[in-house]
Amino acid sequence: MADYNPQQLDTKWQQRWRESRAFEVEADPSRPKFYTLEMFAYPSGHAHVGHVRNYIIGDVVARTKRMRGYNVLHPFGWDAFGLPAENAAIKGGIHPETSTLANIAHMKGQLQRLGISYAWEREFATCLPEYYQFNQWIFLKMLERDLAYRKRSTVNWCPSCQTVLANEQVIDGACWRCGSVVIARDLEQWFFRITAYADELLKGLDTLPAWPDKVLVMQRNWIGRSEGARVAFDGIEVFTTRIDTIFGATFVLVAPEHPLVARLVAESRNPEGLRAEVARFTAQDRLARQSGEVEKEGVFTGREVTNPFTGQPVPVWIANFVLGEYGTGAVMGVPAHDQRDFEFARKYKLPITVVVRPEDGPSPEAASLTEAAVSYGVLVQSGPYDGMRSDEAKRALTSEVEARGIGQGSVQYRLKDWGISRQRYWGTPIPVIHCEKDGVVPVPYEDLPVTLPRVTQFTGRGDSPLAQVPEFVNVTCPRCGGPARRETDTMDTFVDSSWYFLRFCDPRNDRLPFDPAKAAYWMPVDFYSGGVEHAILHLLYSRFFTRVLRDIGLVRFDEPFTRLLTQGMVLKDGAVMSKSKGNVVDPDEMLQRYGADALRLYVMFVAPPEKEVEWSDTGLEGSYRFLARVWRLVDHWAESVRQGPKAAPASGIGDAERAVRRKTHDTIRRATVDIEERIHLNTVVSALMELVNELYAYSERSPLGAPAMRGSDGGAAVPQASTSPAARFVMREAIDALVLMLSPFAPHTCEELWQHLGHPESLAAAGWPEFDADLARADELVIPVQVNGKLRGRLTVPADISDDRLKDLALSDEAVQAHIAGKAVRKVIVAKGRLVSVVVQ
RNA sequence: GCGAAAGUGGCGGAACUGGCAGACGCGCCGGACUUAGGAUCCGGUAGCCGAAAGGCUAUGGGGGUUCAAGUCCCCCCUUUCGCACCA
Repeated sequence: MADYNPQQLDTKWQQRWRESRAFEVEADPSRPKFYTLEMFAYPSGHAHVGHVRNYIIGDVVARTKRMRGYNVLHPFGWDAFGLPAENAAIKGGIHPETSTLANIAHMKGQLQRLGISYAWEREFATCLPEYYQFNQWIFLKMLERDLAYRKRSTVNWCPSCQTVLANEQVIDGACWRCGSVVIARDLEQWFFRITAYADELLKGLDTLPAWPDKVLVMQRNWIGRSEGARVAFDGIEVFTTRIDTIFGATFVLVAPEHPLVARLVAESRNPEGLRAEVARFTAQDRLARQSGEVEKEGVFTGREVTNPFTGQPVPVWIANFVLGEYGTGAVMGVPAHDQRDFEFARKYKLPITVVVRPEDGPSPEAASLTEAAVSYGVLVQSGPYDGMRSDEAKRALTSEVEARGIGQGSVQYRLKDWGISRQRYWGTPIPVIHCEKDGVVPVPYEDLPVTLPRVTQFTGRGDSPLAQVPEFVNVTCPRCGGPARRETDTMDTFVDSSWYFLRFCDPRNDRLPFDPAKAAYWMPVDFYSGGVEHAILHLLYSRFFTRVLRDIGLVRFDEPFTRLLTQGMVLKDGAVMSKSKGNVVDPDEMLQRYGADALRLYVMFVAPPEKEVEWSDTGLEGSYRFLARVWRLVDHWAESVRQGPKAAPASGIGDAERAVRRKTHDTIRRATVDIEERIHLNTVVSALMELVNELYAYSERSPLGAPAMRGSDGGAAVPQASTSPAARFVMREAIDALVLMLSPFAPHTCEELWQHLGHPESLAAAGWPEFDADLARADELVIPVQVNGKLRGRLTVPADISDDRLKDLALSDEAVQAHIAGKAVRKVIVAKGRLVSVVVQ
């Protein structure tokens, strides 16, 4: 066979796979399915090795599962709407669709050159109406169920460019393009009621044992459930998780955005001054998001309300640190037991009352506190509740509040409803029409899709770009037939990615997002991999959409992704690769130098998939060398192996041959567990390397000799006939297994070698090698012997030795004797098949 | 501040349920083959002492449990990531 020429193999096998539609699949209920998915890509233009790592991880899993007999769905597509394409259009004048489709074509080529085994016939891009019409369909369904609704909300607005800015376009409070100070502006916007599922989304996390803890924790925190109570202080309802401290509430704080603020200001003695303060707080709040710390400030309204437990009047303040959108937008101020309230009270000289003392100590003196006492304890100065423990008091006080009709137990979530309106062009048009007479009218289903018009001028100025297209905006009302305006906002691109994994089950359906029967077969996704940056939003939204689609009746499960892997980034020169830093490693350049398989193998070998790694050129070269080494080994033995017996011969299998079989089967065991259960792909590769090393050693001692050194002379002629049937058999078994197990990592090389070994069928059809526990078992073991915890000797013994015999051998061992001579043996511990531990004196 | 994860040779990393720490690879050193080789094959490579046999010390630091700890428990340090006034 010729020298190893990977580039040629890449082309050859990629073409064969395409021609034979090797990775295309259909739902087949008679076969077990496996759905493996990598997060689809934003078509930025070029994939670098950091992106590509994830696709290779998924491909190793997909190819392995195929060999294990599963019907494997492994699709790919494009998350094709989004801001960068629109910004490029504003800067360079290229239409987003043109640049996006060109980028997709290029990146698809890159993935194909890597030999990723995608079912390309299922590919789609979210920016085309065939896909986004179902964003609109789902939106309308959600509208019917009151899961989509409209409310006024604040956006970033650049007064100079006259446009809405995304958060990423606001840099230090200023417009990314012109540098003007960004202001807040209220617009009517669309929201998805994800909070309706808050509790279910939280509980569902407990059903995901194969998700990384880190992600589960992040989602839990993001949903942020807290139990407490709502209590009315006269007309102002507050939310608290510490109702046990209510006797210490000496003031009430409301957020600047609180609906009562307007009235409080108007009725105050100094409406003008107050209004100015409130305006200042509101503006501050926006900047605070960027700059971090803002001093706690407040302003007294002149109003007082009654603490429902002490009966004392307490002042009402407007405070800049109270959040309008959380709880009731108002809180009770308990300075003795809340750090923020404490600082506030000290600053404005408000009274501090201690109402909880530590269980094992006296009540602290209010005047001597240097910080709030936030721990639970026993109630004091709390009327009938004195002496009660905090946790009991919470229950008792909540009951009383409910009995008196002034409040109730309440659960609050940090999670907010999902604002999906974007004042942007490059996204899915929101399918509603505004009629003066009928109000908000949904676009009828039969009128879908609402197609994105082809805007040609991108100035980046004005409102939503769609508002400047009269043919798009001016429509007749579907209800009354009168003149109406089309909604000109588009949807957040996270909508696109919240259900795309379902679309892959049935990507060409033009009636429904997907056929429920097909989704029932393929879903849920068995193995999902992608970057941690999606740990919260994308994964939470997808879990939300899955539940919505379940309630609509399209799917019957709750959780879309059974197992999740968050892959680590690839760094170059210690930094994340990015175009602007100029440190990207282009996979195509590596392909030209070493071929697809060396790159694939290296990326899998360098570290476990979750870990961040530093790119190394020499490491890649090492992987290339390994593949060439396998190539030479297989070629060296191919003829002998092809002519060798298919079953173990009755005689001629000596110690050396048994050792080869043992190594072969032990490698099969390790590789199978590491790929399928642990997903430690790096150790699979090292196990295969060990096997190759052992086969080289065996080879060297065999009549055939070590694989020839290939140089200018092409190596020596090899006397194939001189190898024994036993040698041929064990090498056949070993080399077959090696090529099969290496193939998910290095498919092009292995397909070629497999063929060279005389197998007519493809690798996928060949199946994964079978593990035989008897053959993997060693007949001799090396048992270390410790004396007082230190290694003192090694015993080579038969594997089936008894504990007693092992103990005797250990004690009589020369090296061990030297350390126990003259000392009393107190204890001997034999760990079955592992070690002997002797304790003396 | 709160929460999570991680600290192992010159480097990337192994070590499954506590049981020979450093597999495998990179790098480096040596040998073979060579006109030559940065190709290939073979060998060596944690540190310290020692000619060697061997011994001692080592998994961020300090304690502990155990015959035995990288692994389990407690305290501390460092790094990375996430949330950051959520009442």
